[in-house]
This record gives sequence, structure tokens and C-alpha cells, in this order.
Amino acid sequence: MDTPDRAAAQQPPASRAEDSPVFSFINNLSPIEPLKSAYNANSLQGYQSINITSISSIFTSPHDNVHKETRLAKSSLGEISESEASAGGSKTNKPARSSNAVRLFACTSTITQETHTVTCSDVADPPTGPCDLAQPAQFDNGSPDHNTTPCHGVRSDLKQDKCRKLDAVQAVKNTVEKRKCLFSTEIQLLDGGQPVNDSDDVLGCEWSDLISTTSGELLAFDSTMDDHHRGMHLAAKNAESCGYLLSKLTGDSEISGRAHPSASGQVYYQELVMGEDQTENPQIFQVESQQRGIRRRCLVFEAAGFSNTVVQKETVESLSVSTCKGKSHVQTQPRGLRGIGLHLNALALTPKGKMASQDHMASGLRPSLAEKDVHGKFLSAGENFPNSGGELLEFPMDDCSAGGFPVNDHVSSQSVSPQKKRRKTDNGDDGEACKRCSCKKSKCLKLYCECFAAGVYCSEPCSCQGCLNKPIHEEIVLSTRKQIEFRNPLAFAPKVIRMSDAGPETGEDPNSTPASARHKRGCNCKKSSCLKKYCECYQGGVGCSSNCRCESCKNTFGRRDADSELIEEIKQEGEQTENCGKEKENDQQKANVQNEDHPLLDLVPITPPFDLSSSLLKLPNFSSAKPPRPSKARSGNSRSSASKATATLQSCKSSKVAGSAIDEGMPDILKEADSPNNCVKTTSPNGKRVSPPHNALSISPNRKGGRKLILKSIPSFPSLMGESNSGSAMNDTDNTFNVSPLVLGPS
DNA sequence: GAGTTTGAAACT
DNA sequence: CAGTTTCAAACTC
Repeated sequence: MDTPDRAAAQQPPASRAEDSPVFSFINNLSPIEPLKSAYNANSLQGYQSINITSISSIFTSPHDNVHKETRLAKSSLGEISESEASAGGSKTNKPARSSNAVRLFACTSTITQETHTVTCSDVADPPTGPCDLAQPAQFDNGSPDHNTTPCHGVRSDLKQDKCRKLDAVQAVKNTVEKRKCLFSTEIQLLDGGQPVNDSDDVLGCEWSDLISTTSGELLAFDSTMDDHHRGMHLAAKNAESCGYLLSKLTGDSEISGRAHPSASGQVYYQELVMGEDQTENPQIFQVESQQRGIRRRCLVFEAAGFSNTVVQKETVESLSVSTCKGKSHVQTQPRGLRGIGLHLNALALTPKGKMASQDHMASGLRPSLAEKDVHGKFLSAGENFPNSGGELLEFPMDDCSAGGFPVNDHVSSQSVSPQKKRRKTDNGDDGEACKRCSCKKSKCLKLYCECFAAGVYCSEPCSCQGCLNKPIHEEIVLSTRKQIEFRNPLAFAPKVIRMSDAGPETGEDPNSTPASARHKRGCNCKKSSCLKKYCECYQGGVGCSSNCRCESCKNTFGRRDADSELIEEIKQEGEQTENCGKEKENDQQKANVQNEDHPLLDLVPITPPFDLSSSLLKLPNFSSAKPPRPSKARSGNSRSSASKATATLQSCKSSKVAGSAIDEGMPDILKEADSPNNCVKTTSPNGKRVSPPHNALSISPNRKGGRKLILKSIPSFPSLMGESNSGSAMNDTDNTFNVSPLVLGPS
């Protein structure tokens, strides 16, 4: 178990990898160089305003993250494998994990470490006990995906302050370390060639990602050779394990799968992680702090990260995989977990558009390596879903958001290839996808700002003035967010979740029915008749619900008026499944008719708030934050429907969704708050789609139509509130799911 | 591209 | 909690 860890820890940071033939070899290899340069340039541009050091730090972080993940994954795997061997094959062997985790940390620390002071040994020694889960989580943070799961994000934030000082130094060192990482990855590649071969898909993705990133890093950071050597050393060792791991990962996926099939499981893990994280070793925190760069990106990748964390938590193996979020994830991740985490705030942006189908991403193979990386990450998120292929959770992240996030993330933006953007546009409506905010007075620190609302930093595409929503002003951003969250816990909640067909273009699928926290509140349209983008419901592609206070609603995605009918339908479904009331067959029929009226509706389950997907989303949001308005909305016109819904809820729950999976696994949040809504929505006003159980399933890999569960938006920021709540984490699904795109800084 | 409209967010 | 103001997106020209 410990051997790997020890090796990492023991290895003198200064060990000379440079001398090693491998090192030289790697240096020579740089097929990917061009990409790097591109990245660099992009990143720089993105951060024009930022000083060089910051930029570098930022820039590095993302890459680092990527590397980390890859490394970690591999190394962790390798370790795991080793540990397993030593342990006698008990995969779950905690000690093993801890060791693995430790090792991973060591790697990460070396890679990302802002300062050499953070020694691998430090990391290496962290107490294994509770850390098992926590560690993985940490890695997740670091992971490119970034999910800055709320938990992580928070921590990291806290630590960030410390780290910031080091940032400048990091920038310089990052390059070195990155290089190390690269080396490690490459080495791994060399060593682990077999593994890669073993699972082309999964590994391939990882590799591609790794390569791209590594290559880029290598090119960019060659100068830092000295440090590299150290890194090399570690890397080399890691590589061995990694390669091993890679080979194993494919196999391990099964294990991961075992862990927590259900979404609830995911949540559970997160919570565990959260808790653990809190208790985690300071060392770990250091690592996290080091990774803060990653946090920034969180928005984009949070989802993925989330999934990653979960996965890791669930199974060590998954951890290793996390890096390769894309494919590897899918394979490795426990099914239950998939999807949930993903959503990003970035999604919030999506509303506008369009949910870019991320299938592409999932498919993962994009011409540009960079894209692959990014996509892979995204994909991973999406892939979380059980059926990577068939049903993916798509995160509607806008390219912009996702990619866009970018600037901060550098990686994202950089990595985001034109194709992505194109994709956005394709999916989306228009080029808008890329469009960003154009705030003038809000300084991009209010929800008016799409970027801010989405939990992403403003980037190049933005035309904002006096923007403070930048990594440089992270503290301000965080504090502002806190304030907003305090005011409205759901402020950053995901707007919509969507279930869509497996079809690659899900984004556009009329079928998909998003639900969003905001929609929970409902719109308040008066003149737009809910037929224009002014209407959030319409914008999100969801029907208005009982929560809406709109006037003369003509929402083509469904009306609240129809809610009652829909509800009834749901009831009927419930009956079908179980014994839900027969009460309103007629109503149901009516509902169906209405649905038919809207072509889109047919497929779409419509209502927002409460689809399975919504349940997923809810997880995060609901628990902690209750929508401020909901009461209002309910009280409003729709109330009747609402009451119905509630009434039906029980039946629905029991019968349908209740679904074993959800109820069981689902955190209370899912079950509770929206359950009624969920039922309703699942049924969808349209009437066509209905069975809630499916929804529940939707989360699960097997959704009926092979629909993808797409999270359009996820609460990017872990609600600060949530954090506090996290203590009661189990209950608060919100926390678990919320991944703060932006890392919450030290609160 | 400029101006108007709209509704959410923020403020009182 | 309600009403008003501010704001930026959406929309129109």
C-alpha cells in the first residue's frame, strides 16, 4: 500500500529526472507543442487585465489540474492496484485508498505546488483515516473538471489566501511543476502504453487529454527543467503506477460502478467528502490551496469535478480515472453518480441557449487536443450518466460558459476550440452562445451579469465595463456571491435541468425538459406572454409552472394552467405504476391533448421544476436553499395546481419515482421539497412523457428513451449557506451538488 | 448599431 | 412584504 506513497513522499523533490533518459525523451517528444502555445496565448489574452504573475498562475493551474488529474488518476490507480495487491485485493481497502490518495496528493502537490515548501512528504503523510474520501475529493478539485465542489471550493478558498501569496512564485514554479506533471504523464504513457491499449476509449480519451495538456505544458515550460527533474522523478514512479492504473482503470470501472449506483450514493459521497474534507489534514488543504487556480475554473468543470469527486469517493479507482473525465469517467464512474455533479453554473448561461449538446464532447474526439481536454472534462460530467453513450447527462453548459469560463480557466477558454464555440452556436441559437455579458454598472458582480450569475469569471467575449468578476478580484467576487446567496440562496441555483434524448443534439431537442431552480420560483412575465426570452421559463425551454406568476401565459413549453391537468396526469401515471388515483383520466387526456398541441411538448416533459432532472438539480439547491419565492408562486394563481401537485406528490412518490432509486438514494432534498413538483414535471404537462420513475431512472443510466439528463445550469457556487449547512450535509443535498464554479474564497 | 422594451434583481 | 428603482438582456428598428 504504502510503497507508492512512500516513494512519492520519499523521493527527494530534487531527484534528477532530468538525467533520466525518459526525461530527455519526453522533452524531445512534443508533438503537441503548438497547442500549448495556443493555450498560452489565449490564456494571456483572457487575462489581459491580470498581471502576469496572476496570469501565469491561473494558466498553470488549469494545466496543472489536468495533469494532476491524469497523474492522479493514473498514479492513484497504480497505487490502488498496488495497495490492492498488498491488501489482498480488497479494493475498498481504506488504508489502501488513503495511501493512494496520499500519493495522489503528493503528486499533485509537486505538480501544482505553488511553493516547493509544500513538500510531497507533507502531502504524503497525511493521515489516512478519514481522508480516504476526502482526498479524492480534493483531487477532484484539482481536477481539470474542477468541479469545485462546494466543499472543495470552500476549503480551497480558505486556503487560497495563503496560496495567493505564493501565486507569483507559483507562476514560475508552476511551469516547472507542470513540466513535471507532463513528464509524469508522458512517462506514464510510455510505461503505461499497454493500459492505454487496453481500453482505447477510456484510456484513449485520457491519454489524449493528457497528451495535449502535457505536450502543451512541456513546450511552454521547458525552461523549468530543474524543477522538472524532481517532478520527473516522482512522475516516473507515478508513471509506473499510473500505467498500471490505466490498465486497471478499465477494469476498475466495475468497481466504481458498484459503489453507488444511485444518485443518492453520489450525494452521500459528496457529503462524506465534504465532511472529511473539513476534517482533512491540513496538508491536504495545502494541496487544495495550491490548486486554487483550478477553482476558478470550477464553473466550467464543476460538474465533472463533482462527478469525479463522487467517483473517487466511491471508489479509489474512480479517482484515478477522474482526470480523464471524459471517457474514463463514464466508464469508471459509478453510474449513480454520473450526472449529478455536473451541472455547472455555467449552465446558467446556457439558458440562453442553448444547451450545447455535449455529446460531441462526450464523443470526445475533437480535432484539437485542447478541445478534447475540455470536452473530455465536460464529457465526463455528462458521462456521469450511466449510459455515456445512450443517456448522458448533458450539461448544457454553454460553450461560452464552459469554454468561456475560460479565461479564468484559461484552459477552458483556451482549450475551447472554435469548434466548441461553433457547437454552441450550432446548438444554441446563435452565436450568442459565446456572447457574454456586457455589464456596465453592475461591475459584473450582480446577478444581472450572466457571467456572474453563472458562476464564471468574465472573459474576453465579455464586453463589460469596470468588471470585477475576474480572478484577480476573486475575493470580491466571492464575498459578493456570499451576499447574494445570503439574500437568496437560490440565486445561483441551476436554472434548468434537462432530460433529452440521447441524440447528440439534445441541446436543441424540444424534447428535453429542463427544470430549474429559478423556474421553481417561476417567471413573472406580463407582456411577453412567456413567449420570449424575457421569460426565464421560455428561455430555459420549460413550461411555466404553478410557481409562475405570469400573466397571459402562452408558454409553448407548457403552461401552468395546464399544471393541474398535468398533475393529474402524473397521478394517473402514478396509478398506473401503483395505485395513484384514477381520478382524472379525463384531465389526463386533456393534458395529453394540450401536449400534442405543442410538438415540442411531446417529447418534453416540460415542467420545469420537477423532473427527474429537476430532482437532480434540486439535490443541490433544494436542500439548503429554498427558493425564496416558491411560496409566492404557489400562493399565486397556480396554487390550486400546486396543491394538487402536492397531493399527488405522495402518490407519485410512492408509486413512481419513488422510485426506488431516487427515494432510496436521494437525499432528503430530492425527496422532499420538490417531490411534488417532480412528480408533476415528470409527468410533464405535455403529458406525453411522464412517468416519474423514469425520471428517477433518468438519473440512472437507463432512461427510457435513452434520454440524456442534461443539466443546463447548475448552481455553480456552492452556496455559502450550504457550506455551513454542509455540516448536516447528508440532508443538504444542495451542498453536495452545488459545485461552486467559482471557488468560494475564504468566507 | 442605437434605441426601446422587458422582466429580473436590487433596493427602500 | 410590497413597491420602486436599477440593470442588462432581449428585442426592434
